[in-house]
Amino acid sequence: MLTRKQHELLMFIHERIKESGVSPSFDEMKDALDLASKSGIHRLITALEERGFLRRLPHRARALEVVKMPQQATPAAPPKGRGAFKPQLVEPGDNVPVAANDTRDLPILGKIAAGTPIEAIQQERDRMPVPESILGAGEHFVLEISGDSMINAGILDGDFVVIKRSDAAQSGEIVVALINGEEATLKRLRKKGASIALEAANPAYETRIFGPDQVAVQ
Amino acid sequence: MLTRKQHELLMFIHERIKESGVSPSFDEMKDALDLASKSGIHRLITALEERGFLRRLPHRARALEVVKMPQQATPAAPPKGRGAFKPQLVEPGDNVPVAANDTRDLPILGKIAAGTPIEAIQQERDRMPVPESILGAGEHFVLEISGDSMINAGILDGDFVVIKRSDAAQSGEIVVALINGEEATLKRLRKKGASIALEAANPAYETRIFGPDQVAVQ
DNA sequence: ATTAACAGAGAACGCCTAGAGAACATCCTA
DNA sequence: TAGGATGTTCTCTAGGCGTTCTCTGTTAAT
Repeated sequence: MLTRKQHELLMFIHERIKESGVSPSFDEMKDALDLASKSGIHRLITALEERGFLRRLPHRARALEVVKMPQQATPAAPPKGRGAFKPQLVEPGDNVPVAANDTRDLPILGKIAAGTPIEAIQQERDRMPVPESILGAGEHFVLEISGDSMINAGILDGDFVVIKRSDAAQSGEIVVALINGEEATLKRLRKKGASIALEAANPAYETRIFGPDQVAVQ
Repeated sequence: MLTRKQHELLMFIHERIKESGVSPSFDEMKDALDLASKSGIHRLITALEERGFLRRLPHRARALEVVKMPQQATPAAPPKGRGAFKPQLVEPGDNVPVAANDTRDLPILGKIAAGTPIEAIQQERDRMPVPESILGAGEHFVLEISGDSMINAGILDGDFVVIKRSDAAQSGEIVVALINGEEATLKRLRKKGASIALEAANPAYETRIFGPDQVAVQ
């Protein structure tokens, strides 16, 4: 499925993400593969993406995600960082074409939106089966979305999102944030110096900025 | 099922991929099988692909993938009736078929967008498990979305959509429409009298109106 | 609001390798 | 002995990859 170079690059990216949690930049990759220019890297990335091994956010720096590894080579743990963390849509189906037949029953903890008190999302309301293939390691749960504040990220009113429980997040990731200990909301996280911005994916909503101790990531 | 040579080649490819993660080139295979020319390999590969053991990206170097391995121990006649043998990525030791739990493996038939020729979405490219819970009765398949014309319906570029095969649709439903027998596209359907409007869920795209015989719902 | 620095996108050129496929010769088994 | 599996030779075209340059989008600094 892969050529030597493609394989080499994929391994390098995978290593880097595993070690540092961040995908390497084009320049770093070009050095690693001993090339003189980034554009060769660009081509390799495109090929890897075409073959379904990588996923990339266009025009975003270091926005690579290893989707699968070559057959039985290194069954390494699923990628950390922005990859496994992104909430995935269940509705029209938004996940990765990896073959695996297992499902896990995840608890649906409730609805979430700006203003929802945290207590409302604590207890199990129902369960739904989710294919293992869209889950990484770790503990996951499901929330139903209320409101349209993330509409431009493809998250609509009534959708169910699969969320991985974690206590750290990187800038740019979509997180469930707990504000001042009471208000739970799903927003995109941006760190600006010491403060934290929570921005909605809908121009009708404003970005709100908080001090570092006001926000807790779930 | 396989001839001696085909079996030999399949084993070799499998070995190579397992060891190096890179599939061998035609030249390497020809050396391994002690042939004088690549074109014999070409024929064998084609045969293996036909029989469903290999998957290949046409016109791409080293783009081979072993889809399944021959079942060694079948002293009696191989069971024929199990046509739905799932091609799955073969993990090291695991070769367990029969996933009788609550997912169904649906074929991914390709990408779809305005302008995609229908031929491009005819053959199975991969499979993905989908929980029964989001499927109804009937035949389903999966398409990958290319383009952002349905962005306001929560269907983004790169998403996978689960589609139920049907030949009738109601106004307001989102359908895969075949226009003039060649162009396949995912749009919201509106019937206006005798004519049919296909509207995108993105203000940047125009609604197109067709006569009733120009559009076929898939 | 501008600007500067950086990263990614991608066109273009050239070289070499790789895959596709036609044509024809064996060889073996039903 | 016919047809299928194989071997072989050759040709044609496209892909893979290294390189240089240019352009554009993102982000942080002024």
